[in-house]
Amino acid sequence: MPSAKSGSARPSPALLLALQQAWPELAGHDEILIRLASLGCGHRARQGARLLSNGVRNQAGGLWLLVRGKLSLGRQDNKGVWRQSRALHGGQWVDLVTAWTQAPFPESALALSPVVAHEFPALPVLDLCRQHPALLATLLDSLSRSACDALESRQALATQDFPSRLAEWLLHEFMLKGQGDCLTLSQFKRDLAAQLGVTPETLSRTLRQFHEQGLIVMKHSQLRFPDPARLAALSQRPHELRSGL
Amino acid sequence: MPSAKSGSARPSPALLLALQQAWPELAGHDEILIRLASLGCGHRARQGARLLSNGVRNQAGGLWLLVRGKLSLGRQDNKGVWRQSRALHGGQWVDLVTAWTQAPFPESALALSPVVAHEFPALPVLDLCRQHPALLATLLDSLSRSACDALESRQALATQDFPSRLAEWLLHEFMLKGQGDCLTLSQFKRDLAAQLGVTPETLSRTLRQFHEQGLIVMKHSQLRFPDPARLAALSQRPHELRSGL
DNA sequence: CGAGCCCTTGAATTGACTCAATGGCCGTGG
DNA sequence: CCACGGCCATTGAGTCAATTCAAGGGCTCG
Repeated sequence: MPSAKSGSARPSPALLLALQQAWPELAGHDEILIRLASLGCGHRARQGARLLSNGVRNQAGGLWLLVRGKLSLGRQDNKGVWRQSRALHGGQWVDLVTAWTQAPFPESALALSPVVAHEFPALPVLDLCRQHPALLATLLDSLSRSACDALESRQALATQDFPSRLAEWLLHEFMLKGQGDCLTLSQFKRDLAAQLGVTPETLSRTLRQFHEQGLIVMKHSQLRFPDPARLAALSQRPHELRSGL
Repeated sequence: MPSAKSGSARPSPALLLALQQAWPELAGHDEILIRLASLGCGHRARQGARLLSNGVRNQAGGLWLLVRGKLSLGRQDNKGVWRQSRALHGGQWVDLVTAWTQAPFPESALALSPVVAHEFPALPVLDLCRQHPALLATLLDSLSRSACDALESRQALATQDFPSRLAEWLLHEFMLKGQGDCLTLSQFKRDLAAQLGVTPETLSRTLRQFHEQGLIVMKHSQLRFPDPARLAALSQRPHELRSGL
């Protein structure tokens, strides 16, 4: 039950900042961002609260932007256990999708910390899009990207074994967030495992295998990649177990 | 290597029909459809040809509509075997996504029959969207829907066992295409299995289990559902094997 | 009639899971 | 300062769902 604040004439700097982070493509277009930020209303939620509920149609849903705090996207499985599919922090879109379609959003959002989110109503955003092609292009880009990501990860889940998927994820994450030759995991391994669709035990064992084969060097949540090429090969080809090498 | 025909002033009836099927939401708006249909160009491809290749960026890609023929969407796994993720027929969108983003389309399209497709270039479509809110709304709806579908199926793959997924798929398909109390499978079971992320053997065995438990009646590719409620329960809860019931 | 394809069935294998126990890290409070 | 509890991560042993491999049934078409 998040509380709502009505929209104000002068948008908050925090909201503007979050928008800039979420849509860096609109860097030059401050006017669009400011007009966007004056739409809709903010929501606050306590730690542990639900922002969206999968399946439930919140009528007249809009675009949800996470302004501050941490969110876990996922759903409860049939035993009631929370299964995270990814984690979000401030400056990322929570949901660009429910605004445009009747289809129920397939995931829920759980607040991992006190959270400030902003909801942009669909129709005014649509109007703004018609006036500003750059905004429309950015929106389409974001939507398409999320569709691609979901397809990609669905495909990977269906056809690749876990070592391959993990290798791929590690390299991808390293490209995005790596510092020098070192990658620091920003979440619990438990959550990473859920994201990749396995149990924490399996993740742990597979990381150890990689370590034993000299593919990674692991110290707590710090990872190094001495041999990215071999890791990349592994993400293509299924993982034949060559423990003695 | 599909051959291209340049766009003509008078759009072909087949193209218009396909557009109407793909976007039934635009039923009343013949003007939009006609203007849309006058954009872009048609492509023909022989059976066995590739229309899109995953990963490869076809520069300036547009929106691809399947006008006539059958397409298999999927990709080759690491052994070179084709793994279909879904099948398309005339009047369905092949790709609404690559036009808007740099992200590579995660799947390829393989022609299962001689195929006629139409490519709508991104920029003119964008212009048309700005003039016609209904078109924009429809486009956003389709994009959002495909993102939702992909997320949903990714989630199902990660968390539900196969009997649950199959039960859910059967019921869903029955809602969409069922005639009376009977559903006719429109594709090879082999392909259905691939779509659901299992081998044909597993699909066959699971269908037999359902049959033995009185959940379905199966005669070749004709299915009947004597007890939809129990099937629905199964799609929620994991499948405890009660063979003698 | 035989070849080819799709589907089914069985037996053996395996990748990932569950369950249970242990090890490390940290904050709290005696 | 150390003892304790709590939480996350790791490890091992046993289990199970789904796969692979191999063989056969049924259908269609030349």
